[in-house]
Amino acid sequence: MDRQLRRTIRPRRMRPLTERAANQPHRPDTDGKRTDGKRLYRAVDPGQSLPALEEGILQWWKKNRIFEKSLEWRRDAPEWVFYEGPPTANGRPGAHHVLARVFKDIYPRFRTMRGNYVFRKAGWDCHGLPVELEVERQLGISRKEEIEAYGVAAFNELCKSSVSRYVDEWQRMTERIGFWIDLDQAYWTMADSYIESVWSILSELSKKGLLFQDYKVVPYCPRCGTALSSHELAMGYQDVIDPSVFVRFPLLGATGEAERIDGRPVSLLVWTTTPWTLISNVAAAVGPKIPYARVRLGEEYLVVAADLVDDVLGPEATIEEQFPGSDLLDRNYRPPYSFVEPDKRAWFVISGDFVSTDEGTGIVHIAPAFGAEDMEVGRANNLPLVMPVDEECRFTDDVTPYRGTFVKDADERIMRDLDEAGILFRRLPYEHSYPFCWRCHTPLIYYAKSSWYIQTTARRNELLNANEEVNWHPEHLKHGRFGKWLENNIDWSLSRERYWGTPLPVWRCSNGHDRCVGSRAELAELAGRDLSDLELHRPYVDEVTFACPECGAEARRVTEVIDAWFDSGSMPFAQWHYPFENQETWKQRFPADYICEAIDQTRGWFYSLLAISALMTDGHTCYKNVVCLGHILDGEGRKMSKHVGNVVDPWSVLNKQGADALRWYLFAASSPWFARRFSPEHIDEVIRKFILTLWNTYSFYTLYANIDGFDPRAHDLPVERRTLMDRWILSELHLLAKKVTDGLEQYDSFGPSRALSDFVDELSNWYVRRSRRRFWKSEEDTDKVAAYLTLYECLVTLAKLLAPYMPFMTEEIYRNLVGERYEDQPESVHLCDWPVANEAFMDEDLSFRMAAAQRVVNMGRAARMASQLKVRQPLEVVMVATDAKRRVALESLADVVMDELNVKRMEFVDSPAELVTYSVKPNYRTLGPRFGKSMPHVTAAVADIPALEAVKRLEADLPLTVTIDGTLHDLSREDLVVETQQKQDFAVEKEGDLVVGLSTRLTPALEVEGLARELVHHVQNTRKAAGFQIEDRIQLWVEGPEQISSVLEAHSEYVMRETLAVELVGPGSADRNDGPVASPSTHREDLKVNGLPVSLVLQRVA
RNA sequence: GGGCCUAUAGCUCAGUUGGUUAGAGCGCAUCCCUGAUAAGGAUGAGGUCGGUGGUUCGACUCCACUUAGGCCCA
Repeated sequence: MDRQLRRTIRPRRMRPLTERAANQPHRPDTDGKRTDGKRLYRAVDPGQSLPALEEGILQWWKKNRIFEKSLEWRRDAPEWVFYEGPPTANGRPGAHHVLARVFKDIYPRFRTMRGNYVFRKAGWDCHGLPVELEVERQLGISRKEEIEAYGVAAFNELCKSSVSRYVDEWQRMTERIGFWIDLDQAYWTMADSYIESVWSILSELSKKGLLFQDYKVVPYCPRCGTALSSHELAMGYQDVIDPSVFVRFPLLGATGEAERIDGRPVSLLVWTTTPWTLISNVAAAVGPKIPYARVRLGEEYLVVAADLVDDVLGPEATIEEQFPGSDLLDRNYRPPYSFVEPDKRAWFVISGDFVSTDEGTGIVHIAPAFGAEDMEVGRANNLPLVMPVDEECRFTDDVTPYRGTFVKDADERIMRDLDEAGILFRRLPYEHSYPFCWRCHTPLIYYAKSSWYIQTTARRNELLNANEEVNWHPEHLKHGRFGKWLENNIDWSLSRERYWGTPLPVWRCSNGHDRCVGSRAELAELAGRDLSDLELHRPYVDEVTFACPECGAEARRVTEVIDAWFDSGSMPFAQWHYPFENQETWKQRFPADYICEAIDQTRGWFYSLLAISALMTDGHTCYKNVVCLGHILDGEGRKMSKHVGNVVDPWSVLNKQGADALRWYLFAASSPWFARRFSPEHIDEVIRKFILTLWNTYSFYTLYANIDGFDPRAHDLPVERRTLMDRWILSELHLLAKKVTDGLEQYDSFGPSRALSDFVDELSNWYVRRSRRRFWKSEEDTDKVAAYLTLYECLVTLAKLLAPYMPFMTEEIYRNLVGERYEDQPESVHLCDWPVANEAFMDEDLSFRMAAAQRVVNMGRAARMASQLKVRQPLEVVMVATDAKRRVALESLADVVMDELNVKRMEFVDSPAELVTYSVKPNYRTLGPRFGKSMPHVTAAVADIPALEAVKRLEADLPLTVTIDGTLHDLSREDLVVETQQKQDFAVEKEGDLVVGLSTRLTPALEVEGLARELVHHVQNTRKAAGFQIEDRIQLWVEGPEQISSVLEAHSEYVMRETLAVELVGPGSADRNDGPVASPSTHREDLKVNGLPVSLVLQRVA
């Protein structure tokens, strides 16, 4: 080889893959034209950046109004109704918000393709304390007086703009993840029309007698100055350690003097975890049937529940007498405090059903103003309400020593004072979960307040009935968490003493006549003036007054606004401004077929929606199906929250990995109702394992179809005329379509996703890999057409089946393969009818056959592996021992099996024994102790048993009988060790009843053929290294020793065909005048082929 | 204290009405293949299926109890 040539063939390095433009722009509208006029597919870049592709699709959707078209397309189709649960746009959206939003997307997309009209109206939740808090922070204030000083009108204006602050960001996220929802027609719960609908609902409920005002003990946030609803309460429990105290209530005798027995005082022992409420004590409750004991401890008597004597008073206490709680009823005692003079009889023992002996002393301190049960028994026993606490939960001036102190902060001093007064028996720290304000984390105080309620308890059966109409996913919620919640339903605490919310539309006159106003028109009529420009917020509605229709006194609106959950729960009505407008629309779109939120909405939106619709419709649901998602946790399994700072910014994923990957992960990673961990690594995995596999398969098709100028429309090849492999993958495709359809119809995204990823794997790593040669051969025959058509059909159907999951990539695949090519086909995959699974294509027998072939191939590979024989080395025969059914299966796919295993023949044998020999040896561990010195005889006897026969008996679990020293002995399975040896010249794998043996003997002919393959392999690598195109023809020169010459003599045609060589020149040619001419298109490689020195020279043919 | 859910390989998770030898991916180790190649394949190590007891011919699966974690309620 001359030196000049050597210089020219310095191998050109491929550009490292990492240098490929990761953000290469995507140009979906570039069309390729072949010179012969046939239309090409757009070239598919195997290194395509997914986010860039998605951005391109987004623009195309927008430009071509695809979402709008998908709605127009189904305008007259049966409706499938979706309700959007309005997000509170009061903060940045996190990755966990994406979860709910993609689940809100997938089923509407699916239903649209299936043939439904799915109108999707977005919504935003605008009212509520969180918004006020944000504005308070902004203004640097924290008290209601400060808000009033600032001015309610101005304050609410700030609230209004605060709501819209994050809406843009939410909209951007919503669009980017491909959530198709009509953002332009979104409902806003702060809109006057929305508020008016809520008013009309409240007015309806009021007419049904379900709206009432009452004093109730409510969880109250002293900082926010308002009561919390039960669902808000649920959000703020924390485990805390509070002081708990045991306090003496000395019993009084008939004369009012302290009772003494034997000169010793007698006291009730009372336990509480809220020492500050002792100031408001008015009674002590006992269980009338619970046994109590008078116990002597030192120089006093104490009364506690008999069961608790030991726990509370310890072993030194001696029980003096026992009696039922009823004996204590009506006894007077001396209270710990008497700052407030009660207006009714107080400080005596009453009966309480709720008294238990689980903890405490069995005697319960009663302060009606500060406990729900206390309030109840207080009413029942006509107890006074002692309430020495103001709106900020500070003691009033009545309580001289502690006045102005926040009640919980007074605990310590109260306990000290009690101790000094000799009333405190003991104090202990007590760990329990205590509610805190879910927004400001102030400990809540149970506090008697006047508050407005909806009497849901009166309609509990309607709620339960409505729940029966709902399909819950997962199902257990229906009668589990949600059903149980309904059964234990309590009245809906509706009012909030705040500013930014739907004003409670109740006007009250000085004589206490109430009027619940149900519309703007009604209010205008009452007020006798035009109110069409009135904003239905505070302070404007507060300024409207009218003469009470009953008594003529001036009626003013009560000051409260309502729970924001009532707003969002009213959306089935209020989003349409029903009943003032859109009555038909409302009727048509009630109830919803589908809603979806995360589990935290059980007591939130799921409840408020159901409660309002059940009350409004006498017991019917407004949603038929609900998907309830689990929480997203961080990589360590902790809940994502702003406080921990472990919230994943969705944009970090969307910009780097893309929306399809994120969506696929959320749909396919595990059951959506389980909490699951989330980290970017998980997304990378689905990209590698699933998304890129699909992309590569698609890229493979376009690459070869473009080389061949293949047009699926130019061919019509019925399935019966295609190969077994084609019929198999088509069968799998239709089975897949059925599985996906059935799954999505049942709101299961997860099951179908597994089937989809299994299919993509089979398509890529079996069908395409097995069929590669068919695409790549030069003649265009039926076989090749069948392969193209089959792969094309698989890709197009797959794009449709995956469209609801991964709307972007499927759009790209569909557009390139179909949408951009054929005028008569929909332009977008999302405008395609859902694929119908055709039973005629499904062939379970074919699935069985292919599975059998795949199994034999895997076992054959394992056998090769074990005997260190490369797959490139052809072998003579694969022997298979199996049953008749599998034998037929394998015979029909013999070519596949033989090709995969690179063998010349496949043969079948009747018995595994023809492939393996057995030997049976005694197990010394078990037989040794049994036979002792006779073991050599045992060994001899075992050796005499025909091994095959022994194995058959042992496998049937029958004992072997041997004669040892003249006596018969049974040997069990454990007594013998069975070993198998593969027959000489065979590598054998055994799995159950299937045995596969590969002949391992190499003939000279096989060795030469192996070498030929090896040579081809190296030529291919050289082609690739030289940067030749797949279809480039070459001239090939080979230099090497004798063996190479004989390879080229025997297999030149094969080598040329495989390497696309138009000319092959063997060893010695380089010195002759037909040797290669140095040029830029010439490449040389010096290497070892099976240890032989070989030089290759390749030259591209123009 | 009550309700619901979860517990399977080092990690993330499957496991259909109880039925041969409990699977996959990632990671690790060894190797193979490669003109679809940021791939692909094979093999191996790694499991008392949280624990105990029960029902059954047979239990990861059903039942009871129990432990741990999560969520919700009080």
